[in-house]
Amino acid sequence: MRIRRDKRERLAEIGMEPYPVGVPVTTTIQAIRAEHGHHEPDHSTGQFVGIAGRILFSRNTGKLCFATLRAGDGTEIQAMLSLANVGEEALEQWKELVDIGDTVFVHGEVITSKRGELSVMADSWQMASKALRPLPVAHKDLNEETRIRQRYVDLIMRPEARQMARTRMAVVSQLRRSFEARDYVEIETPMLQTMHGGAAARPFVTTSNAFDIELFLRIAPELFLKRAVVGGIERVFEINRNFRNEGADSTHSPEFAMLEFYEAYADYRDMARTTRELIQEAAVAATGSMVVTHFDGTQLDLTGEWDEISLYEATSAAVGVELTPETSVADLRALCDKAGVDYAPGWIAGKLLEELFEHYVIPTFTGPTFVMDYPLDTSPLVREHRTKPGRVEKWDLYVNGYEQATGYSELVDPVIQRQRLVEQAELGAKGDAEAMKLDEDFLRALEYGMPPSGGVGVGIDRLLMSLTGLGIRETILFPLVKPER
RNA sequence: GGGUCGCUAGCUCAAUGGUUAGAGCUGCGGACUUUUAAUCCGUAGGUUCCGGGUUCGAGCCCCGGGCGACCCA
Repeated sequence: MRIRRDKRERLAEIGMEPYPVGVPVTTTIQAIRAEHGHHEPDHSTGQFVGIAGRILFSRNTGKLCFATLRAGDGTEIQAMLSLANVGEEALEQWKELVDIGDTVFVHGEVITSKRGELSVMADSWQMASKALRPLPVAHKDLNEETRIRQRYVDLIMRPEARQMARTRMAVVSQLRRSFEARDYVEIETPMLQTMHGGAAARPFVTTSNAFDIELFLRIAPELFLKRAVVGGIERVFEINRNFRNEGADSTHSPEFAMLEFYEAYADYRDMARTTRELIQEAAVAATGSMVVTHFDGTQLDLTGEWDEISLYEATSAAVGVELTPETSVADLRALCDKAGVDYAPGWIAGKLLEELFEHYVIPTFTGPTFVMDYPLDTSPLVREHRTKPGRVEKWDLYVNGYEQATGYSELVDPVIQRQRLVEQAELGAKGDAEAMKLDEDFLRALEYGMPPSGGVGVGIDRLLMSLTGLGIRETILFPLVKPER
């Protein structure tokens, strides 16, 4: 650092700005590669360009220097500085003052070297931005903590990190196009809420000084999007951040991006089809194919129709006993004991069944799978199944072994919805911190009449995990980390 | 919340409780006009995450704390 600081001073002494307001670039490295990527070795194009890039490698010989320059899009080109072309002074200054990590400007002719490397043979050079800190060694992976804490360094060093930022945009913009093509309206609903709802999770709590009230960061936008449907926005979606005051691991982050969408006159099967199409369209936009190749080479096939299984039937088959909504808590506990599945004393039947399902059935999934028809008691916002009592019209979509999306035929009957939320409030009174609260304004909205509707939530970060094979802390550019020291 | 593992030079990693904590790359000085992680010669670089303890002696053992990873809940 100290030495590089001195070099910064030296640059000013010789009349070269270490941080100029701009440099006269005439083209991009990518454009040069596209136009001249095919030449034979030792070829001169006669074309003169000005380019800028960060130095990744440099190889200095006595009278000829080489440097690998990279642009922000990851494309690279070699810069060559020879005594004959830049003169003694400029060459000496280059060798003295330029380090790996600096961003430099080079003007010169596009050529290929004797070894065939596409290069710019400089006639002049200029500092574009002096790096005071050295880059890490390029040939070894940075440890994960540094990659996350200093993502800027990770982005410089690792193509996957750069690609992720672009993949996220490709996915999100394709989702918006897909919704636009289906006549959906995008809206934004409150992040700061006076009452949290729409999911089972603990919220972050804050206070409004002006109103002198407690506010919650939203755990889901669901109840507001439904208010919008009541109001006549019959196809509505939102892509935005949710916050849940829970632990972080390879599939959970305290703040995460969520897509929710609702469609009047659709049911959960319609929504499953739309969800599949949206994800397939996003996969093509992000990776070029519905058969997605991860960075580690494994493939995920998203083509065609996806598997669909029944929660109760699949779990029954796995445990060898017919399970129904009437199966007792005692029987389910016995099955959990037998399987070595731990459970808490207060867990209701539906929760125990879902644990058994996760233990036995999820590991058997081979591709994207819709799991159909969940227990009524764990799903307070879903309508009861039209033909299967004790169950609700809900699916969860699993990809790569984790929950990727969930879809409902929405509960729109205000009287039943009130009963369900009252039951939740009673669970909350018993100490379940994740139980839902009774949102009177939401119930009032339902009382004006909400059309029969389907609704879906899709985790955007998890969708990116599916499409890249990377962990959630790679899909989020700047994930929450505990402060250093 | 529980368990396991890790934290040593700018980076990636070594180092039976025992001499002055090492190596590669990076850096610095020198040589070199076609290199691709250039090469060759020389050289510098340390609060071993923090705080206690045991010991003649601690990077290593013990206790507490911090940060992270993985597994489990």
